[in-house]
Amino acid sequence: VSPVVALRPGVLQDPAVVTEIERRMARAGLRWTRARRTVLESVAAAPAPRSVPELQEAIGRDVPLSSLYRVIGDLVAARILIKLEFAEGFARFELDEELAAHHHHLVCTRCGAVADVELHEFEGALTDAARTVQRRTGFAVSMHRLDFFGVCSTCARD
Amino acid sequence: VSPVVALRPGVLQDPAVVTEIERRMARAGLRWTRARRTVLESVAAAPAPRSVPELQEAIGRDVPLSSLYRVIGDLVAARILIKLEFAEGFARFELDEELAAHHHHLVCTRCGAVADVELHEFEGALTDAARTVQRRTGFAVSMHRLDFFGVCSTCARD
DNA sequence: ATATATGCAAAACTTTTGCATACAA
DNA sequence: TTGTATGCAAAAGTTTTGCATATAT
Repeated sequence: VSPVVALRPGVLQDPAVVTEIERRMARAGLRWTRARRTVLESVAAAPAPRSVPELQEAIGRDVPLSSLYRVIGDLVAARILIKLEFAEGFARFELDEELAAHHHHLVCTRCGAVADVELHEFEGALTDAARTVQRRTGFAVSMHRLDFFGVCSTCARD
Repeated sequence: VSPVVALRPGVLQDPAVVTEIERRMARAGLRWTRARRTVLESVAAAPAPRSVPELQEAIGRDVPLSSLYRVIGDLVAARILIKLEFAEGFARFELDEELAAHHHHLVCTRCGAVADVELHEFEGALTDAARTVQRRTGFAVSMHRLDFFGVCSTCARD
């Protein structure tokens, strides 16, 4: 899929975001290392959730696989990254929504690519839905995820 | 999570559903075997998506692991089951939405349980959102998924 | 100086596959 | 009867972990 909507291209240039990341690192007792900075920059630069092999490819052998997994795990635990799965058999990772922007995913069932979209005009309805769930079932909703599946424009052309 | 909403408890008792399943089996060139019937009944009886270990547990050693995976794979390919992942590191499976009913998921971040909910009153908004995506990005949406994350009522009690 | 992070190698877990046999149509 | 499905064993892919060394604070 072509990156339909690139979300906050330079989040890591935004001092407020960097400050909040540092706050979360500190709260989790994590040190600010080269490997963590590299991984974070790589995830933040991507227009859509990244898989471990994709990050490995982007980063190079600087960060070996096991360290990559460990770094990612730490960043997820610190609530800086979020782990996603799209029934591909492996996980993808993106910046936590409070650090980036709330958005949804377009998953192409033909080529497997994942892109991001923002749908501001529907967030109200989604919030209402969450409240309804909570009232009706007692389940305390803290966040939601809306993904669309279909065929991306690139695949449709062929 | 307590099964918040049990969807069509006896789908496999509904002759129309059974007929449609048989149609899809035939279309995919699949034979009606004991293993497939067993797996299908087990998935259909569950109030929420099931993992392979859960199915193994429910079914017993009648169907060995490799066959279980193969049966599930065949049923997914025949569009009778759908494969889902909730960032748990493994897949879950449920009846295809055309065979059951369109619904959404409640994922407890405390205990990991998954429950189903129907939200009829919001389907219109979701359909509108899908149309908006399509118009704005060229991505041809064929289905959507809405999951809620939070704490189930059981976990909240403790 | 000291506790945390990394790198390497080995392992764990989920899922897939090759091949001989059993079974559905 | 004939091709498909199953069972077993082995393998592949993804992710985790033990332990010695390197590094951030």
